[in-house]
Amino acid sequence: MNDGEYFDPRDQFGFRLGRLARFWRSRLDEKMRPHGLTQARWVVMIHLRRGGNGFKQKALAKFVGFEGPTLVHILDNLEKQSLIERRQDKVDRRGKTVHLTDEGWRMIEVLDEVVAEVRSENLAGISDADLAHCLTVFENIESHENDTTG
Amino acid sequence: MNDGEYFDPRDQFGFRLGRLARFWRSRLDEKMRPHGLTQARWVVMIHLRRGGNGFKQKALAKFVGFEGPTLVHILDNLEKQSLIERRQDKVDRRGKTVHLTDEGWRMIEVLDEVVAEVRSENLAGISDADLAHCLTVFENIESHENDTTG
DNA sequence: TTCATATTAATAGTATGCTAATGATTTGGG
DNA sequence: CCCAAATCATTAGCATACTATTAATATGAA
Repeated sequence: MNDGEYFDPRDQFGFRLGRLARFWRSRLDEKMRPHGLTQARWVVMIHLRRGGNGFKQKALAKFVGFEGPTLVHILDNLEKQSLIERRQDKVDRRGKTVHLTDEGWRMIEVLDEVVAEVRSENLAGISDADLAHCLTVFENIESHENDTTG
Repeated sequence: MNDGEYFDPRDQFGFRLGRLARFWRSRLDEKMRPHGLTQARWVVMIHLRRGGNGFKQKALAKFVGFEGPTLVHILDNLEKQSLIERRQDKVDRRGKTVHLTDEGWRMIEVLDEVVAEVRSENLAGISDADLAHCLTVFENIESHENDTTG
């Protein structure tokens, strides 16, 4: 494969990004399966915890980076598992707010350990500086969103 | 949001990786939609071109980084579009080999331009060195695959 | 006030991506 | 040869993830 061929990092980046994301998710899903959870559901729960309970769905979707209909699915599943609940917004009857249940809070603590384990495995031997560098690059790429001036 | 809070890059990495991958795909899918294609299908075609036609499905799946059943879906779609064809392997009757059609070859050249455009937009202002650094980190993470010794 | 416009969550429909199981075939040990 | 085990592609079934559309409600200009 590597017989003198030259690989342009610009050519490789998109594919390698996608492949690593699949790898990461599959590792996380594998460890979360015994708890009946997945990466996507956990990410939503984590953002509820971080951002304070009672997000409106729209705001939560934006915070997590999902489109509305994707979040609807995830919330449906989390609600079936009694980990979150939707409440009618008091002010705007179109809106619903999302809340972790007691069971949800307990689950999230269990998952903290699972996630920490996966992280330490996946990131073994990689420095904080390297990761911070990556995050800076990620941020730069995302900042090009809808920038049609160039 | 950023009121003195400290963000550990190790905590952020997984989520940010996934979010960027979704962003990248959505940009690519958007530009490919007029041609009736998607990132996943294009990735398969690109690997057929790069690796030489006539891959067995199993080998192609491994090369691209998909599981078998995922590749089956993608190939079904590409075959419906007459961009690839499956042929019975002459040696092993269990296996099938995958080939780009003439139409496939033409399409891939069109897509080259689309992809180049998306890449240059997404990666504007980011140096080769930064990207290469990211790719090295990606490689290190993937190399931890199934490493249960630590 | 009223009606066009916008916004919110949900639904419909499709594609990607996975694990588990299946059917056909090959391989390898006895 | 024969049969158990492995391998290849597929199917079944599910969970993400998207765009386009819809129903209910809110908003804002005339």
